Amino acid sequence: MGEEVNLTDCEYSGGNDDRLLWEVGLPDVDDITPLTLQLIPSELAAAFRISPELSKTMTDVNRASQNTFSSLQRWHSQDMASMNNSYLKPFSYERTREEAVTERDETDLIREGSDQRKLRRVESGGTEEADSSPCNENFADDSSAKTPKRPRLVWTPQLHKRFIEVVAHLGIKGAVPKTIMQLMNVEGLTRENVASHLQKYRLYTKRMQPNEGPSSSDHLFTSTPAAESMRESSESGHLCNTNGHMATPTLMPYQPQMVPMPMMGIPNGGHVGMPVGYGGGPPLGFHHHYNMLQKLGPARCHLIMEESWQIHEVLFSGKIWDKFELDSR
DNA sequence: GAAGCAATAT
DNA sequence: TATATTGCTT
Repeated sequence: MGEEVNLTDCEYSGGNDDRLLWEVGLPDVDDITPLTLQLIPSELAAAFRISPELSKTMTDVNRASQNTFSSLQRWHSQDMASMNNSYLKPFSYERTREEAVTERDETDLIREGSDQRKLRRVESGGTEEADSSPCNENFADDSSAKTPKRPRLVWTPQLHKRFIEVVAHLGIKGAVPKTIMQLMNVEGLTRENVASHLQKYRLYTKRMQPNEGPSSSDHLFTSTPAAESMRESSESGHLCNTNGHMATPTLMPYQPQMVPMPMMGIPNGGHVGMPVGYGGGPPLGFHHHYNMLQKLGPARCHLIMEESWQIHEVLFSGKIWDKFELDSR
């Protein structure tokens, strides 16, 4: 596929030059293998006993593209919705990239925290005999009603951002797991998840007390607004302003390097000083990206998106999506 | 029951 | 290394 990306070649050069890394790193339209093409020759597949791929028709490709489009659009609108400072709007962390990779039964993700704890106790206490086998550690056998172990939560930038917002909003006194969980309003998020994250977060803020710099493991929380506000509040003792209300959380963008995400040289995901995935206007190189997507068409765009997370970022941050959707109809 | 914390497990 | 779990105290 395309040339190996050289990071040093791809840094944003500033000024009016809107060439961005991913333009350099992306293959040309002609370099892209159509999805309709079989990637493994039949001889090779036979030699390695690989069951032959079902050949994809254009219908398959188009369907897959549409699925990707619609899921991305859903995802995009969720991100946009979460931008509106609405703590109470539902937010599905399941739709993150990590979740797409480790996606499991969604019904398992919406158990309430206390239920999960009860369930865990049942699993470890009430059915000890069944659990004595390591094979049963994570998954129940088909005959029982037990559900698979809940997949580990990944604190994505979006999720962490919401956590930060809520904690900053609640202040140091009110920021307790249950309240945070409720205000975050994230489907599937448990009190335990929040408590664990909060515990770690507090350790970080403690370490960030004066005279103590962050340790090497603190990158997750570095420069978060809540870290600032927690520090300030712990110094001043409260987060209330003079009229007795909670101080408005300073929703400063947190640094995207908190959670490693490949940005391929696009500064902060395309916007200096903006969080990953949130746009403050067309990103640099917008028109070129847009034209390129138009040239590619949905099928090929789909292929790229399967392989390039960075393009997701560009699409979202640049709000290219809506325009592209309209024009491609 | 919930929170907070430390230790430990995964 | 990040997150979950556990056990204990408050």
